[in-house]
This record gives sequence, C-alpha cells and structure tokens, in this order.
Amino acid sequence: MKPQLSDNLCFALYTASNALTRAYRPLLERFDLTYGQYLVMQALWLEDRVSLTELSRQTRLDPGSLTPVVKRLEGKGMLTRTVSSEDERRKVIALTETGQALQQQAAALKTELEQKTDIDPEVIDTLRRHCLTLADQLTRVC
Amino acid sequence: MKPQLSDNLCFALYTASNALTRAYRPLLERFDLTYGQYLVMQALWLEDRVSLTELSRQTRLDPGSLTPVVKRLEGKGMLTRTVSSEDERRKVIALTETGQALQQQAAALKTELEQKTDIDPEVIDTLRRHCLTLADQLTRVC
DNA sequence: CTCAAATAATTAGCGCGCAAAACATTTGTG
DNA sequence: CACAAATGTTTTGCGCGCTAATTATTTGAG
Repeated sequence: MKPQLSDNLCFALYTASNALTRAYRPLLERFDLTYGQYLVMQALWLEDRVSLTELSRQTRLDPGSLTPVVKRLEGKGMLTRTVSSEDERRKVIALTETGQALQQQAAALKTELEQKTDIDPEVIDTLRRHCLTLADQLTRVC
Repeated sequence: MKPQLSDNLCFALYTASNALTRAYRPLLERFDLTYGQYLVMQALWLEDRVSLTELSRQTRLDPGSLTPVVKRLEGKGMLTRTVSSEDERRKVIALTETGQALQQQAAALKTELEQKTDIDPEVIDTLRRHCLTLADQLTRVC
C-alpha cells in the first residue's frame, strides 16, 4: 500500500494535539483562557499553593515556558505569585477566588467536547494511557 | 482514587506531543531541521510539486502557519517556491536535490527513536490510529 | 566565616500554530 | 465587458514550547 503521512506517529500525534487545541479554543474563550493556561489551571485545581518548580514538574513544562503563562494568569486575576517566606528563591503560586471558581465551570468543557465526538470512551482512555506511556518513555531516554 | 492531571486526555496528548518533539530535536539538528519542518518535508517526500493549499490540506496545518515554514525551508535550500504558470495565485512547492536527498537520511530517525523506547510496536500503531481518529472527529465537529 | 556550587525563577531569542486581515489573481454572473 | 465573489497566498499579532543565559538566593565544603 502506498505510504502516507498518516503512517507516521509523529504526524498523527501532532495533528491530534493541534486538533484538540483548536477544538477547545472556542469553549475556553468564554473563560478568557488559552489552552496552555487551561492546562496549568487544571494542575492548580488539583494542587494549589505550589512553587513554580513543582508546577513545572507536574505539567512537564519547562520553567522558562511556565513563567510567562503563570504571569499571564496572574494578570488575569486567576492566581497570585508571592515570594516564599521560607526560601526567597521560591515563589508560591496560589489560586484566587476567581481562579478557584472557574474550576466548576471549566469542568463541563470536557463533557461538552466528549458529547460532540462519537468516540468510544474506552478508546479515549486507551489513547490517554498510551500517550502517557509514550511521554514517560521518551522523557526517560532523553 | 484521587484525581490527577494525567486523567485528562488533553494533558496526556499535549505532553506526549511535546515529548516527541523534544525527542526528535537532537536527531533533526544534524539535518538542520526543526520538527515542524521535518513534518512538512515528510509530506513533500510523499508527494512533490504541490500547491501551498494542497500541502496545507495534507499536513492539516493552516496556510498562515505553513507559509513561514515553507519559506524557511526554501531559505535552507530544501525546496523552491515558484508561481504556477496556470494560475498566478498558486505557488508550486518543489523539492530540490538537497531536499530529496534528505529523505533517505531522515528515514533512519524513526528507527533510531523506536530503538530507544521500549514500546510494543502494536501499541505505537494503536496510538497512531487513535490519534488520527480523534483528529478526524474533532475536525469534523468544529 | 568565606565562597563555590547548587537551586529557583526570569529573561531573551527562536520557531511555530492559529485567527484575522490584507493583497493578488481567477471565476462566473449579469 | 464590468465587477462582485471566490480563491490562493501572505502578513500581522498573539500565545506558547524550548534552549540557553542571567539573576538572586540558599547550601554546604573547606
């Protein structure tokens, strides 16, 4: 069979990731969040009052990428960044009431998107777990 | 069980895509290609002499994203962009000999990376197909 | 106690994806 | 033939991921 671009995992993954980002965009717009900001907020909804290093670890984003995102969220009133009293190198990133309140509203997003697609939830879960496996393996060897 | 960031498909997909991009980077550096450029080259290795619109369709990238990438590849001598004699709105994107020659060398990259990871090829293929399914569905509903 | 090494966060620069607007050309209706 | 609509590409502006360098602070060896 003639080879195709979709034979490649890197194309498939890249395309799916971009498609998901695109799909979320109009839904996130109502909360004035970008996709990247939304992922960071999700991490904070799970564990509030963390350092940037810890948030970097949880989100698997480079601190250099994370600082501007977190700063932008601070500017939007979603969170605050204060110097830790224990270690002045460290910042404490804490959700504001506005940021916390958004959790409930944002929770419906995933459901809304799931209802739009026709994919078996088991397939979604297999995909999710395989993505995590791949990410873990790649991170380990590099 | 306590909810985690990795429960989310969007986090998993985003992380896996970023991890794959990171993993490819040092390998692609030897060809002076970025990941995005590499994906575009892959499309052209499969079908040369296409319009930007056609390349946009194949790669599922917005023409606005594609133009700078293709221009950069042109600057690197990988391809040429010429106005079509049939329709002056249209550009013909054609690989140069340099660009064509790279195909063989780049082919080993995937193998090199596969050897580094410990993932069952069937899992990789399932992941790939699920990604494409997800991308197709999301593109269809949005 | 001093200071090199380590740590935490920030900044700078680059490449890229996206949406929207703009520009140039082609098409097809009236 | 005129011109509105459509098409193809480019440009602009924004947000983001990454690497590397920089800055500020803490740690621990000597």
